[in-house]
Amino acid sequence: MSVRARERSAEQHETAALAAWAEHASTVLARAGRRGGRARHAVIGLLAGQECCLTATEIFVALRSEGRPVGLASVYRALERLSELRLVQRLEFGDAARYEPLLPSGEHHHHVLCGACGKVEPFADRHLETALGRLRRARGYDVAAHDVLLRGSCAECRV
Amino acid sequence: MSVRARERSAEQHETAALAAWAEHASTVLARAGRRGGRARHAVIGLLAGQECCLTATEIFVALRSEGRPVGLASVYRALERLSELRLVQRLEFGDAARYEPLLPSGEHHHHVLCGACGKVEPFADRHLETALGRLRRARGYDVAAHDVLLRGSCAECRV
DNA sequence: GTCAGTGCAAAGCTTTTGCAGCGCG
DNA sequence: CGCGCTGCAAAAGCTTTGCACTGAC
Repeated sequence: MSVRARERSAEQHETAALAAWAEHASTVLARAGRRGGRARHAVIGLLAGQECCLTATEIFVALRSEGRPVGLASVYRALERLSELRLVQRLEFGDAARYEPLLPSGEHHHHVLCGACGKVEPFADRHLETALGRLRRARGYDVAAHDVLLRGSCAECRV
Repeated sequence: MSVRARERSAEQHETAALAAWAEHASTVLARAGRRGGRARHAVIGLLAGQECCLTATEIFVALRSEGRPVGLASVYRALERLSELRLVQRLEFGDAARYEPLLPSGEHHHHVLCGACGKVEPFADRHLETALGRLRRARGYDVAAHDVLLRGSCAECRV
């Protein structure tokens, strides 16, 4: 299998996982006694089509431009509910918080941020996960999650 | 050497490094054509006595209660200047940004955050640094720095 | 019918900026 | 004695909250 084919396969796997996530999210919400709602449904739909994290404003603008008239406050409220139920991961870097689907499989990635253009991209690394896995009891804490952010300059900005 | 003695030794090493950092900071600032100023001097003095990161407001309150009448805006401006010259590290988690001295030796630590009480503590791990060191070219980026945050519950909150 | 969800507007926070005066070099 | 530094107050984001209304179950 070529590198390109392997990447394509990984992308398809990702897409399928996200579709499953949207369904999973609806189920968990219903089980938590939450009613369906236009805005929250729209947010879930948008996140399920997204490779990486988005800010609340980006979500708001994207939905508006798709012709879904949601309020910014509703986007924040939807993201808050989804975070509470561990359906989305809230990331804090830069000026605004970013949100992305949290897959029930535990499968996850971390992020690289370009200091010049502000672009954020995902990456995954097995060795890093192994090292993080050994830190479950660091400092006497019960470690439930970890965030890693690499800062640098992307290929385009470096030219 | 006992574990306790080794910890004490590490603390002394840390304290010495921070005293050296304060001096280093003054030198770098002077070399950059910056004049001395009451507020910035106070911020440097406070950070040099600090084990881990503080928010701008925490620094502001601490200095005021020490009888050093600084303005909050000056604290932010001092931290901005120090960040620009890579003398302090700005960390973004929780609601407010946190700042801590950036040692010229490159020696550094990461953080564990207790989701229940909001406490932040430093930790260092050799295996983690090794794994991060291998990611200097991740995704085609020139990686200049990395932040790691572990989230969990501390020993006291877990009881 | 009840009560969660929604949109808008207003409020709350952290952080930045404008401005006049101070004081370091 | 110029210009960087400072404090205060005002402004500028991002995020949350109050409120009346809508609509899902």
